[in-house]
Amino acid sequence: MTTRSDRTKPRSVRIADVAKLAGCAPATVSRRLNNPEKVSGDVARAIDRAIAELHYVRNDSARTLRSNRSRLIGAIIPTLSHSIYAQMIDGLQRRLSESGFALIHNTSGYDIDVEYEQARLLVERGAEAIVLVGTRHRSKTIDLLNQRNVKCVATYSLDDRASFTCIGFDNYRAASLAAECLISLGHRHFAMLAGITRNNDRAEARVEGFVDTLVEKGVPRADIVVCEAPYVIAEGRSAMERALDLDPRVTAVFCGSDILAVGALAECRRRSIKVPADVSIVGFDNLEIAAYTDPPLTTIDVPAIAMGEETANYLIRNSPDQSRIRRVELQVTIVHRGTTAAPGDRMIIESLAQQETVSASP
Amino acid sequence: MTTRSDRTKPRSVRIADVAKLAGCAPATVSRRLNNPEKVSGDVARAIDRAIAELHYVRNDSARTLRSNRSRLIGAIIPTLSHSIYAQMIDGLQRRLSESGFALIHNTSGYDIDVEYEQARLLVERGAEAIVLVGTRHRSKTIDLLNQRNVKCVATYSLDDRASFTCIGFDNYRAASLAAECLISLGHRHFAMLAGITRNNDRAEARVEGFVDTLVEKGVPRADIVVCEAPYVIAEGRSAMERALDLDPRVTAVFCGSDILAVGALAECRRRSIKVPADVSIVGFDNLEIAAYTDPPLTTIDVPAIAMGEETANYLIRNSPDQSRIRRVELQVTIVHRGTTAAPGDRMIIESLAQQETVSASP
DNA sequence: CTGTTAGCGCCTTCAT
DNA sequence: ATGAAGGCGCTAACAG
Repeated sequence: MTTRSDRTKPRSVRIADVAKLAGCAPATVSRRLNNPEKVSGDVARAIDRAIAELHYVRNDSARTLRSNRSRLIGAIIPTLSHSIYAQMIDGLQRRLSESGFALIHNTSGYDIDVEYEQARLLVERGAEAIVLVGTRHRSKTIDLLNQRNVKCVATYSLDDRASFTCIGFDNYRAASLAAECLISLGHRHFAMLAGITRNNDRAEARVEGFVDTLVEKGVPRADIVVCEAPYVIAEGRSAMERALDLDPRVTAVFCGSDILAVGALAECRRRSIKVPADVSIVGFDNLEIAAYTDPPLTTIDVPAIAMGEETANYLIRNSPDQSRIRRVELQVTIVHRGTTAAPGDRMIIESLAQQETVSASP
Repeated sequence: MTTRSDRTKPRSVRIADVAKLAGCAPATVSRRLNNPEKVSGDVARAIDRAIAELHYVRNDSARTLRSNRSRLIGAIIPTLSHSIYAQMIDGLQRRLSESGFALIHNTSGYDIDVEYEQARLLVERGAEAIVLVGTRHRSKTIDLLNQRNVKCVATYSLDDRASFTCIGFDNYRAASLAAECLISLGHRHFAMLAGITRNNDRAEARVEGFVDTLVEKGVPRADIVVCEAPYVIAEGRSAMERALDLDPRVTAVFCGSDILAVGALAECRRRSIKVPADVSIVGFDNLEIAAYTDPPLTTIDVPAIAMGEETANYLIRNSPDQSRIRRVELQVTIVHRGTTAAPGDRMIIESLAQQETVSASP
């Protein structure tokens, strides 16, 4: 009951097969596929029937080769294991596929040299555009893209001087929000648990935004301790340990990610430090878990899914057209929950004691 | 300084251009690219230099069209916003790209009709294999893949009778582990917060494994309440509410996902139910957060990244060869942490009181 | 080891 | 509105 063709390579059904069965020319089938309304009723119906009968599936390589349009978008992100990036990719992919675009993605592990290689591969695959994270990239990566006429979109950041489109938010300003919140609560001694800033403009901007804002408000630079840590809960906890050991007066902690904040909370629990009575904590990202920590985490909300969707919109609209550089700023907001409060009396007293000790020693 | 070609479509550099500059035939360049060792030193060097000089980037559509090998793998998962799937995709993509394969993925939102459409698209794109989640699929999806000679791998589940390769774990057995743990601790009244079981064999198998095991151990079916909820923390919390209202005697709760367990913990906190003194909770997935809830969550560890890597290994090895069906079982283990203990005295008393009430009423 | 030739399946003029 | 013809860039098969 099965013919030899089951065992050998089953010659795929081509547009010509459909045309033959439908009694028309291949070109007409192609038209039906690409400009449905350009084929009149009778022929159109015959073609549709033939397609269904033969289970015709179009060969995208041939289409891409001939038309020079791949409908393929590439994305290179640091890692997918980070919910915030997964969300962006999720939004991007969903919106893209609604318009017939496919998404192909790679992870760079925060390494911009790896990123360059991935970009090469994606260009080779025919990606019409590449979505990147952040604005810090090897210049040869950008050159490659420009030279090949591949559009490039940077997300999660904004850079006025960038030679590519940015769809993101103001990390500096977002960190300012956290600083303002904490200082207006009356805190005087701060720590920041930052992500690794090397080659990471988002992490860096957040540190700058936090520190600059505090300093502007009159906080001595010496009263701000900054510890860097990879975005891993365990690392957040140990960064919190370091910060507290470095300056026990700290009553306000800003974390570059909710992941780090969860670690910070764990460390507070271990040391029986009460949050927010003894120490206030502000996170970043507004992950799902942020509303369910104990107490619930005050954090900066980042519209990750919307960012993916906006990026898709831009790519779809702008698709084969002129590729002028644009800048889309998404808004971040601070979500006040349970980890922030005015510094407690106990800590104020301890803090004063510490200050006296410190100023007495040199 | 710029020629007209900057404004118009920049004719891409082809293999022929490289060949001309290197002083050899196009086929030789192709060989150098695909079987580097098949080209002798002098020519090879000339080719490499020409490639670098011209910034040649190979056109993958043409390659795929001609060679009938796309080196493209498709994956269709329920959602990326779920860390467990994101991890699998992450592992899959990393391992695949090490071998020159690209991954293209879509999300189905747990809808197997959407899944079929995605599969069509991926086949059209030339995917050599499709990675699916679970074993419950439209038969036309599988037919499409078989007929087109596209390999198909189901992950997260195992099915002996499946007509495709399974690389996953035994969900039924995993749930048994949880049941055994809880019953051996002395619990008598159980709840399960399950994922939505409709069209989801994993969620279903977990319910069956949990309930069957308890019943085998002599627990009356009436002492097991099962509530379904989407994998969202807030839903986990409200499912916990329902479960507790349905049967206040419950002292042991098994959750089909750590996400639901976090919700359950939140609800316990709200009701001042002590975990694990009053109620024990077992999760599923062993997400990063599981080790940092308060108390840390006892849970079933699922090797999501390893599953992605194993899938990639299978696809790479088996690539153009025979596509015989295989079955790779990964091991799950229970990770004992702080949310499980023997039922506390207080609850035992309450529970007995309840039981008397119940048995007295009918 | 290298060159020559042909054609993968499709889309896109151009002609009707 | 439809048909005919050519070629996108590459690699496989065959010579040499």
